[in-house]
Amino acid sequence: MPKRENPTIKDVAKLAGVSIATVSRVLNKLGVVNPETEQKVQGAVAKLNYQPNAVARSLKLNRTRSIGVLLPEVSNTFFTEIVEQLEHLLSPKGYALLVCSSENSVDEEKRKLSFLLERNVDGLVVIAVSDEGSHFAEVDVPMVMLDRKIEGLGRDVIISDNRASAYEVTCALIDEGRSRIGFLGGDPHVHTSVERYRGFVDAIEERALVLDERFVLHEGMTMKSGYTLMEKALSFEDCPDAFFVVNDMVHIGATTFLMANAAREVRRRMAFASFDYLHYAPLLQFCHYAVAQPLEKMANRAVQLLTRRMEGDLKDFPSTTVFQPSIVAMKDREGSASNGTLPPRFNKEFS
Amino acid sequence: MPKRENPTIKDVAKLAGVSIATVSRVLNKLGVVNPETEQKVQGAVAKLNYQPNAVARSLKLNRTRSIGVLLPEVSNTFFTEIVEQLEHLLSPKGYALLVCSSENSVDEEKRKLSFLLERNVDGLVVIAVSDEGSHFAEVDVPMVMLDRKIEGLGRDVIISDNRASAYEVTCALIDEGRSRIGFLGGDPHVHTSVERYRGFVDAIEERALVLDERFVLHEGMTMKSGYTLMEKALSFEDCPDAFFVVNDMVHIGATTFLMANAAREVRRRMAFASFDYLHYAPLLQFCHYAVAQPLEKMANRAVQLLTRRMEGDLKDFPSTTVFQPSIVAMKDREGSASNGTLPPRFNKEFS
DNA sequence: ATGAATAATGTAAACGTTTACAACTTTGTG
DNA sequence: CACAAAGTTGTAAACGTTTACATTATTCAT
Repeated sequence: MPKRENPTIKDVAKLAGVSIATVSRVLNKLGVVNPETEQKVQGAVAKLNYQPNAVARSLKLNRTRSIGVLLPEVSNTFFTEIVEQLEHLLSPKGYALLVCSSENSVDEEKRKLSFLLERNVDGLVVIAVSDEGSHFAEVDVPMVMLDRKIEGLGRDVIISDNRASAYEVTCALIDEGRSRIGFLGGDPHVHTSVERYRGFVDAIEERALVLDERFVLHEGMTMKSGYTLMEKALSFEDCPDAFFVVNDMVHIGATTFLMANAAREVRRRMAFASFDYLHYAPLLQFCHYAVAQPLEKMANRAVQLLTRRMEGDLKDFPSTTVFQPSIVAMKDREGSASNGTLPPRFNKEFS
Repeated sequence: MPKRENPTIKDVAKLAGVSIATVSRVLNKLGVVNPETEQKVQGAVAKLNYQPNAVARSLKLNRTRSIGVLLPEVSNTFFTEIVEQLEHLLSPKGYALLVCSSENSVDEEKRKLSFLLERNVDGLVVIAVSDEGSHFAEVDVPMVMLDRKIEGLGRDVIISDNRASAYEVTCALIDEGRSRIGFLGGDPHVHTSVERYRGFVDAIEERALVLDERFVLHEGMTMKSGYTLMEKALSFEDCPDAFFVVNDMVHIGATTFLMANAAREVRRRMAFASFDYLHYAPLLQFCHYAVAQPLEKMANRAVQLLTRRMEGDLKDFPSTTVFQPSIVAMKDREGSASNGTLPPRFNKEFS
């Protein structure tokens, strides 16, 4: 389809026999117009199927009504649940979401950041790639950092209490009677990974358990990594029968390895506690405790802060909001899985 | 942060002691400029940290370099894998993605469509909510329909061969020796669901098996639906030990039910074949055969068609591209899961 | 030296809006 | 009836670019 010329406000004005100023006033309901004139204008608008040109308006008003969303990865359910919420909250307000992936690279993050700024986004929601975030310092539009905190950046931050929740689920494993617990972690430059490790250690120390270095394993936050780390752990005779797993992806990888390679006896006894409780959580058969982050609330808060800053009626210092996740007990699921243990959003429509 | 005034081309011109036309020429490498002048301009650009205003440029050029992406759901891995690809391909070309969710509602789809058109997107990638798509008829920008076809819309269409693949995996189940196979389906208004059902029936008929209506179950394409359909099927004494499952979501739901509620003997024998082979596929323990759609190729083709139409050098009639998915055999995974059976993108970084 | 051709730069209009201000019309008041 | 106030509409500038065209400066052949 060739790009047909759209009617402009001039066309409407001509057809209605008024000036463009009047048309604009009618459309924006600003100032007063004679009801009769309004009728004429509306008629012309309808006849021409006129839609105001958002670009021109943006230029004039210096406001694009678009929000940049910068994520490490697009195809990660944890992130996209957040994007979905953001979209749900912002689109009724007339905002469009410009979604950019930093592809887990700081360089790409920089590029995408300036790409978004060039496009004059009114605000930014950022899930940072790592703790290196100096490029965010000079951003001069309202911006909210979600899920991952970067130190020393004077910005609104919205996170979960990673440390406390990691502590809690580790304790839950201990309370189950597990005394040797391994750790399958992620990138030491990612805020969430670090905090969760701290929480894990908190629990181990508080309960005076030993922390066997052979089973404290760090790599990336990928499935691949979970797979190989689990393989490595299992290569030891005395592999623990419980692990704290830093997130979903590592969890899937580890579970995949176990399903395919571990002896029945090992599988029977294995217990995981981990972060994230997304739609495929019921499939994670070794998961006894999951940390469910309040994604809706977090997105809500992000939108609230962002819109208030954009409207300029929030001049306060940047705030840090820490949400308390809930812990989901999933053990003994055989024969007991009521809908109560199903993840949120279980009945959504899909492809 | 208050929105500080950005420097404009005028500021650059003044600082460099030239006219704005010259600055523009330098920036766009159009026409010829004296190397000396260019130096001055570049210097001024650097000193002011000038970035051209994309909105103004869009207005002048009547081209926004943004692509609208309209999906039924944002938080569905199948869709977001596609979005990720699109982003990866389009962002190097300078395009921004405006991601909109139609939230599985035709009305919302209409709203979001005109929202995107108002913003003068240069092109559209659409995964339609259902077969009712009259509102797409009058779209006057290049547009590609992905994954789901709508009849009678003169548009470029990119789909998988749903019918053939469904036929194939159903045959694979039959070849395994399964003679009674159930069907867990989705919405009859969704193209993919319908086509897959046809393929399933093709196989059943060709092999002269019987199609027991009690086990041909349709509902939504949700996990919830998979859960309840499986429950219903299992309530019969003579429930089949094999099912074709229309997609991932239904598959997860059904698996969840079985894991929690089915007798060991039932679980041991159960076999699924289904569409989609996404990152959590290894967790679907009853899955014997999965249809892996070539998402990268599909996204590639979409971008190719779209960009060529946008650049105007593709005036042909709309084309329909049908890709052949590959079939992944996943049975007997115990003890044999090499990385060969792991889904694509297994080693991606995540939260 | 002259004029034409070429190179380099500037001027100004245009893209489609919004809005301050001016201008005109109507109404109301004394 | 004059004049002010209120109501309604129009004019024109501005937002930050791009680009056709005009202008000026330079080079070169005659």
